[in-house]
Amino acid sequence: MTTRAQQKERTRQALMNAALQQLGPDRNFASLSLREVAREAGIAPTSFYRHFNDLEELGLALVDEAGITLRRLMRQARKRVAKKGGLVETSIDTFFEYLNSNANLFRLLLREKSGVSLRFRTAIKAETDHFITELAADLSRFGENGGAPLRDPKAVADALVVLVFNCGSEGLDADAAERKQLKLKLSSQLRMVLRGDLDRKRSPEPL
Amino acid sequence: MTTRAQQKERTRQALMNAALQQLGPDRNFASLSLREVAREAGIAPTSFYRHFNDLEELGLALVDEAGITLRRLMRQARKRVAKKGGLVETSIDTFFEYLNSNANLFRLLLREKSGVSLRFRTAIKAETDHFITELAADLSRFGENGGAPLRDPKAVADALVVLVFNCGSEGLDADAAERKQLKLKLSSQLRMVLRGDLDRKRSPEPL
DNA sequence: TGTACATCAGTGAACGCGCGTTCACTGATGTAC
DNA sequence: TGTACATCAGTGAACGCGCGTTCACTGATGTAC
Repeated sequence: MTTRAQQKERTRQALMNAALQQLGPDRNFASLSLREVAREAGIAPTSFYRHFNDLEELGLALVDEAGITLRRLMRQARKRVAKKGGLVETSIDTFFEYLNSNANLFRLLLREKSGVSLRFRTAIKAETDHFITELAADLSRFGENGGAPLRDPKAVADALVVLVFNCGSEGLDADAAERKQLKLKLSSQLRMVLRGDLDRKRSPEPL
Repeated sequence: MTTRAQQKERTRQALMNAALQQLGPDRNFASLSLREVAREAGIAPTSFYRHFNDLEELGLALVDEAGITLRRLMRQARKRVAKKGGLVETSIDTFFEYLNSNANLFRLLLREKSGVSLRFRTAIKAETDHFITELAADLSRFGENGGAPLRDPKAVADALVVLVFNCGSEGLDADAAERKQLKLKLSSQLRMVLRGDLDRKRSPEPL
């Protein structure tokens, strides 16, 4: 790689980091301005166009990055569960660690999932669907390797992800004590879903 | 009520309706402008201040309204379930009807739940907590009246609401066929949660 | 290796735009007597 | 009922601001010979 290309890549990263850093609790992606991001990255506003056509394009690059970190998260959780067991607890712990070190990336996914831009919504939907499919496969495999088999791994995976993400959303604002409560609640809810799908008896009531 | 006060109230409503109408799939609350809302309501921008200190205050009034319609929804669902039975199916149908006639109000709740303004997040959290508490009480009552009792009605109610709201979020963008699929998935997931909490046996695997 | 030319990331001035907010005002509605 | 005064929802001009985008440019890096 030539020097010029390296420098360009560095500036591109600086722009993405600048945008990401601004996405705190009080800042939407939509509330960012091109000038602000460029300023934060240390370049002139006009130079932004050497790297992205507009802010949305930068945002989609961030969503890609978020997808990559999510998949990394899942591999990590899988390894840990294989080593230490405790599917639910270990997964939750891994997820909360992720939340600590990637708060703004997760915030981006969470908010733009129901956000203003159709391209964002579509990209994020694709990422989470991908994630859910992988998780469903994992759950099936887990069932085959000695656990009880699941009836509907896809619906289970979907429910688990929804509950985990929602809990993550509440966890972003929470302090340590509240997080502990959230983890307990989440753990109990994930077990409900897994148990509810496992159980083959009819429920005693026409729900 | 005097004529002047009536007129003021009418204008206030016009402002709230104007804001609500703009909250389509492509518009955040944060993306609204005071001038735009005033224009849509047919008054001068400066007149806005006769009714609200800023847009956020108007938004919080809308959140209040959303809370009221949510509670109305729940009463309606309760009645229908009492008459026709089918707790899960009837509730889902009722919710989707609500979604059709209050799409933008629901969008507001959904988006600002993890949005930019702390006051919004707090207000919406309060509304949903209220909703969850009522649902938990309903579920307990349902258990006492012949159904199997739930172990943890609050966690169950929380999980149910999270799943329903998330499904609603996907349903906003969906066409009729996709909605049918969503309803089926949701129904299966709600049953998992209920069944998972009901079951008193230990799960066959250390989850 | 040296030279002449091409590329292209980054620049700075300039533009028109819609924004939120202030201000002194108007004139219909409401009230006191 | 009539009159004089108070209230106050709505107005229109004006302000300064940060925005996204255009344009012709600079000058270091890269390349062809």
